[in-house]
Amino acid sequence: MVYYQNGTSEMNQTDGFLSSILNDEDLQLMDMAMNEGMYTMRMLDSNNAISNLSISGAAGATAVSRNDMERMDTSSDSAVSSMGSERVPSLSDGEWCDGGSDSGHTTGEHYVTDYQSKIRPYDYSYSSRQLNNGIGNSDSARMPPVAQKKHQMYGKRYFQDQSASNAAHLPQTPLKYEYRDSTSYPIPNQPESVVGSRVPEMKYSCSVEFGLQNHLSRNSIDHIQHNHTYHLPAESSGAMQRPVSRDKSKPRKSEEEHLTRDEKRARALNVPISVDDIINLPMDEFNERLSKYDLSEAQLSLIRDIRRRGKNKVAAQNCRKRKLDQILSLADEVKEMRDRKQRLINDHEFSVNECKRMKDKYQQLYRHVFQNLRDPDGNQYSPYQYSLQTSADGSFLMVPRSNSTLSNPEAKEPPQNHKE
DNA sequence: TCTGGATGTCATAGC
DNA sequence: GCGCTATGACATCCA
Repeated sequence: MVYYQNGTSEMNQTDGFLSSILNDEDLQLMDMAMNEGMYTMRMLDSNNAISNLSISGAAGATAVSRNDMERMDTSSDSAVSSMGSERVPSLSDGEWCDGGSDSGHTTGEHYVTDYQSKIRPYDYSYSSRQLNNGIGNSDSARMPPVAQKKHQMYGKRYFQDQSASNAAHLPQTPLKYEYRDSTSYPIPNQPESVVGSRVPEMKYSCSVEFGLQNHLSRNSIDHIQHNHTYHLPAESSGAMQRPVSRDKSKPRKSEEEHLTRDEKRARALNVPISVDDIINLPMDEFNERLSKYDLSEAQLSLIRDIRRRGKNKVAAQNCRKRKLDQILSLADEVKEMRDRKQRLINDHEFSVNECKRMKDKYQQLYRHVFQNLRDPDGNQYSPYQYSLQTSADGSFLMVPRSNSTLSNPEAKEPPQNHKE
C-alpha cells in the first residue's frame, strides 16, 4: 500500500493541477446538468400527470392543453350531454327554447346576431370539460346548475321583439336557418287556446358554435349559410321525399315555402300540434297533448316520425361536434407527445456528452496521480503491475493489479493511455 | 362539372 | 317494451 507523497515539491504542482480539475466548472456544469435533467423529468412527470388527468377524465380522448382550455371557454355552458352518462345541468324552460332541432332558417342578419350572442346549441360538457372547469373555472358561472333533459337544451329562446328592426328585413331576404316556433295549423273545431295560440313568435338559430373555429381557420359563418329548408312540391309527399333545391337567389313566394318538410307534412295532415312541441315536449306532456285530439293513424305515425327525426337531428349535430372536438384533442395530444419526445432526446444527448466529458476528466486525473506516485525507493510504479482505486471519500489507493481484480471486482481498470 | 364540407335522415345498438 | 341518445352510413345541398 503506497500513499500519495504529499510532501514533495511535485505535489505542489499537483495540488494546483488537482484543484484546477476538481474546481473545474465542468463539474459544476455537471451538477447543473443533473439538476436540469431532474427538472426536466419533473416537468415530464408533471406533463404525465396532466395527461393522465385528462385521459382519466375524458374517456381517454381529451388532453388538457391550453387550446383545450380555450375551447372549453367557448363551449362550457353545455347544452348537450357528454359522452358519458352524466346529465348536463339545466335551465328553466323559460330560458331555453326547445327548438333548434328543425332546420333553423334564419336570415343572414339573424344568424350573425344569434350566432354571436344567443345560441349555443351544441355546447356540451364532457367529463373532461367539467374537470377543466374545475381547474380553470372560468366558465362555471355559465354552466346551468341542474340536470336537464337533452331535448330541452338546444337553443335559447329568442323573442323577435329583441330585434324589431331585424324583423323588418325578413321579407326582403331569403330565410336561412330561421325556425319559427309554434307553427300553428288551423284546425277546425279546435279551440284557439289549444292550437296555434302562442303569441310571441320565436326564432331559433340552428347555429353551430364550434369552439373549433380557430383551429379550422374557417369563417364561423361560412359553414352554416346553407339553407336547409326543405321545399316540397304541392305536398302529399311520400315518407321520404328529397329536399328541393333552395336557391336563395329566388324570390321568396310565401311563408309556406320555408316550412320544413315535416312542418308541411304536419300541416297537410292537419296535425294539431306544432312540430316544435312534437319534438321537444316531455313524454308525459306530449302524450297528454296527443290525448286531447282524436288523431288518425297517419297523423300519429307522422307525429312519431317528426319527433324521432327532430331528436335525432340534434343528436347528429352534437355527435359531429363531439367528434370534431375529439379530433382536436387528439391533435393536441400528438403535439404534446412530440414535444416531450424532443425534450427527452435533448436531455439524453446532453447526458451522453456530460458522461463522456467526465470520463475524460477521470482519465486525466488518474494518469496524473499515477505518474506522481513513488515507491519507497523513489521509483515510479509500473502501470502494468499496479492500479489506482478511488475511494468514496476521494482518497486514492494503489493496488497490485493481479490482486486488485480478485480482491475487488469493481476495481477500475487503468485507462488505455495509462501505458504512456 | 367536380369536390369537400355541412346537414338531415335512417338504421342500429345500447342504456 | 318503450323512449332516448349516440353513431355510422348514406343522401342532398351548396359554395
